[in-house]
Amino acid sequence: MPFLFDTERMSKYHFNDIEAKWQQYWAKNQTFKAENQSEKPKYYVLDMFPYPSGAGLHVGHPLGYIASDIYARYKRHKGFNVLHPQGYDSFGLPAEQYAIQTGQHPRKTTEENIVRYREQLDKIGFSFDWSREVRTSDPHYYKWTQWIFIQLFESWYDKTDDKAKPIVELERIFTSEGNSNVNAACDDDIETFSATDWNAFTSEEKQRILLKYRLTYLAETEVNWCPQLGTVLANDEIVNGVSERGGYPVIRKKMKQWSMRITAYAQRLLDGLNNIDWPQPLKDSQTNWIGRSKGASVSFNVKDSNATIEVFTTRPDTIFGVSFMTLAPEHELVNQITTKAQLAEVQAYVEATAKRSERERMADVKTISGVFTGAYAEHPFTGKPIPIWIGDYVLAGYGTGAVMAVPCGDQRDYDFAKHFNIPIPNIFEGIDISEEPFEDKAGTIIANSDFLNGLNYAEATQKAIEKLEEKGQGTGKINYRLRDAVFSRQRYWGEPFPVYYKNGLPQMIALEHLPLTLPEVEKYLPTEEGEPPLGRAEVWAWDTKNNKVVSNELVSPSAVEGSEDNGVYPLELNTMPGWAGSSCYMFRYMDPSNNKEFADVDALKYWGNVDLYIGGSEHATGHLLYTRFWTKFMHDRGYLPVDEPVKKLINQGMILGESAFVFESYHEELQIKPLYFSAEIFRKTSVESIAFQSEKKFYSDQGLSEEEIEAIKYRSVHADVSFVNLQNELNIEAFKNWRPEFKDAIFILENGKIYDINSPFEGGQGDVFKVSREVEKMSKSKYNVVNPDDICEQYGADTLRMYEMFLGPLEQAKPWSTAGITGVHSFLKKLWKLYHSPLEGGQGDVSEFFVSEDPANKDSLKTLHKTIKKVEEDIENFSFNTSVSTFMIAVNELTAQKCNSREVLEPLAILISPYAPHIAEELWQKLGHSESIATAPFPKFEAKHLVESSKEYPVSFNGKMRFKMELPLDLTPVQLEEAVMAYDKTQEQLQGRTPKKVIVVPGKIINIVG
RNA sequence: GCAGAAGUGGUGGAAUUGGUAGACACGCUGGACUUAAAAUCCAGUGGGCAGUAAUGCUCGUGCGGGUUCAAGUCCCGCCUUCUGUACCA
Repeated sequence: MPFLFDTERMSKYHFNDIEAKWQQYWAKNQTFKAENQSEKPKYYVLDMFPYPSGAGLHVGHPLGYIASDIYARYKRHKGFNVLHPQGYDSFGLPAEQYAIQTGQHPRKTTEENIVRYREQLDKIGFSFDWSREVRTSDPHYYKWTQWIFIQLFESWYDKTDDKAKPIVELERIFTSEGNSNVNAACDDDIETFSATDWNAFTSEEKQRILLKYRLTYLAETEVNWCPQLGTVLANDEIVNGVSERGGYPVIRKKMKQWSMRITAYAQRLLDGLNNIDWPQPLKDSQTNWIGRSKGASVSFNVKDSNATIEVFTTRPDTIFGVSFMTLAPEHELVNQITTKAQLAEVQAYVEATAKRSERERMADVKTISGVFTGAYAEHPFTGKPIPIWIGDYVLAGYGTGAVMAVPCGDQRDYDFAKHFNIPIPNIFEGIDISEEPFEDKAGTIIANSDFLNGLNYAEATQKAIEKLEEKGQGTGKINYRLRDAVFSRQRYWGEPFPVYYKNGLPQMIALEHLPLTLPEVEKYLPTEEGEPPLGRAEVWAWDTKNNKVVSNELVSPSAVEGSEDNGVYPLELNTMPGWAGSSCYMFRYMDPSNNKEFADVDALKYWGNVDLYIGGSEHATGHLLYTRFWTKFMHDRGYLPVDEPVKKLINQGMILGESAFVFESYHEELQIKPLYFSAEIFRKTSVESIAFQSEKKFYSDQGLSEEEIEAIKYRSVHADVSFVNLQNELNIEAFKNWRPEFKDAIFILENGKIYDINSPFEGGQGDVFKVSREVEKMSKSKYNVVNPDDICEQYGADTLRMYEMFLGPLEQAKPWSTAGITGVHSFLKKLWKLYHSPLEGGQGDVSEFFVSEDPANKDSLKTLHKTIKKVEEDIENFSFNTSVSTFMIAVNELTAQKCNSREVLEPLAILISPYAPHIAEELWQKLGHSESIATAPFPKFEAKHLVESSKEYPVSFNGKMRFKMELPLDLTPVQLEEAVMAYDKTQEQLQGRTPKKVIVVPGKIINIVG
């Protein structure tokens, strides 16, 4: 009966059909394509673009995308020209590691993963402008990453004007006046030269000097080397002394590396934080990362030597408390100053420290170690000899790698002094330092300190710096913890540097010959000689005559043999790090297909900065710092009109998964480790039925009565640890097939016994597996990943979108649970029903679409306008969870009012469209519109519909609400008081007493104090 | 150690400037419809005490104080959890 079938299709909420229909419509009509010119005001909403991993999306990924999509759609309704692009951060380690294992080209896996990501994203109904998609691994894109690198190479930082400038200007200055007046951010080993000197230098000498000034430079630097990954890591890629990816140990090693002179921007990166609307915790972590500290630089002369030791201290006021100095074991002066007598001991210590990994060194902060060098420094004021030690509590990477130790005022110096019996002079008046140092800056007066006696911290600090400057042995200084960022990675799957080497000096490839595309290699591993994977490429040399990549065999042998130069030079073998491609991508979206320049000036001007950026807080000190750095640089050089990339930033909280594990023990040592299972394994039969059944048995065996067990039930079902009889739920054979690595496993049972998986299960008292559940990050290895596709399939994208918002505040971390999803889904069904006439007699189903043209009644208009007001406020405050409840209330009320008026239902569809766009489009079409709902104007709130003539006043006695009383709103406080006092319930409460005081807050509350 | 955020029913979470604590939803209990299940709909649901009942009283926002007519919200002192960071001189 086709007729009935049609009616059925028309009336029921077939979300799968509706969603597919509108997703196709949006794609076909390019509904969300943003134009670079418009009469409308602009608004730029951006998500942090994903790395397309092989695992696909889990329900945690879309959380931020949903929020930003709601905001983008809202802004379109509000009349803005919205830029809401999406792309892929598609260079990265996982694809490369997969390539190493399988030989599959990372490009191939990356592309496959992108296809999968796109499918998953499309199913959720995002309003992305896909015509602007970027991929960092696409040569058309990384051409511009290479170009930015070249701009950095061609720039230096003028500290006087506080901005980056072209390096040719610096050359001009050198030619005319040398470098003595140049105030630049540069390497610290530059000698002064005059214009005459400069002009006499060879071209190579000039290039070597310029390299020390460039914003990206090549230098021998101590780096974090991860042998297992075969690459260096940046500080923010190391967590707890091991690599962030993989958790491998990291050691320190000297290597020739490209670095970015981000330290030149330290102060501006700090200052800029005041002008952007970012979460305070995130600003705080950037502030800490930059780590500005104010103090002094002091130089100590080494006795019987012409060497001087530079130190940085935040406490120049304690200079008379110095009783020794400590150098980092890696300090360059160690070899020079160590006496013969101490040489063996010092060398042994230096070697031992070098062998220790970063992790080991961090792990035992408590152990105090060090060696005396035999050398002494001279105190700048007293001239007294100060023994020079080396110790690994001093870090080579911070300050100058040397400290003046003031044991009375610093815990570490104090501990060191105590340990090695070094004297601890006291320079604080009235402070006992026999047990512990005095680290408080304020709160005491300096003593035993010559000209500093009697001064407090601030005065002494100032005075000490003055005197040091007089003597020429020190100066006030601001030090930053921020280090220059190492920019080379020994990997294959990253941007190649547009660099070739002529006589060992780096040369840039001109823009018109870019992109320099990744060469093909057979294997993605480092070479046997320890070169990066690009060292395996056979065609990887630059022909400067024809400007193209040619075979390595053609490389000019001139450098080694002095034969004729044929103009072919080796190319750089390192690739750029992960953050290279993501540091300026937000601007490339503005004009993504431009092949002539990074982006059109007018487009850059029109879109300005990102108005709203949503992403995880884990990028606080990585991506978000680097992108600010590059933006400021690009701004300095005139390539960008703005000097901050992002105005407002929101960190979405992580969605966590619930993992479940039983306890497995090792055969040999009976050590316990958790073995993760899919939480679903334990859910198939409900926790209630199985878990509690076995638990019930457990308790009844303990002699508890039925009633007592019932009382426990609630607690135990929701407790973190519940007992699940695996035998009832899990087929052991099936399990062994699923996880063959556990075919001989031994498990710990709840009663402490052990169970060998290959022996028969007895099922005696307490013989149940102990299962623990924990809420943690979703991860494949913990079997707690929930896939959004399944949710879309079962409930639809609109439900997924609303439910993710309904879970709680956006910024908060929250566990994923499907428990509440039916509530949101049935809300959408109720919404659907509101636009359909009820079926005669039937309770659930609806018949045809039906809206009335009659004016809406007062109550319905009130509901509508209340909803408009609240939803608008909520979206503006990014409080998406509360607006979902507002919608629920509205639909519940309108259903109760039997409202079917277009006057209400049409604006309601627009209100809900940012959250549930598919159902909104469908209803909008049924309402008779031929255009998409996407740009329908947002309903206007009219206060007149909310005007009330009376209010149900809560009446409190001594602050406790006792009853409510309906009273007109236009009464004066005196009239209100009279009315309340005349009410018999009031008298009943007072029981004849006279109230001391009556507080009347019109429109709010009445409180009677008695 | 330092910095930041947060502690509210069985659960997720609401609560403008201090002004009805627990919105909305899940779960649970009971009921309607059904051969049955699912779906749907209706009612109830913070704890305790009293009452046949409507209802009333009382305790309740991590703990202890304070300010106020009135405190989840403000102030002081603790405790716990989470996140970030860590020999930074």
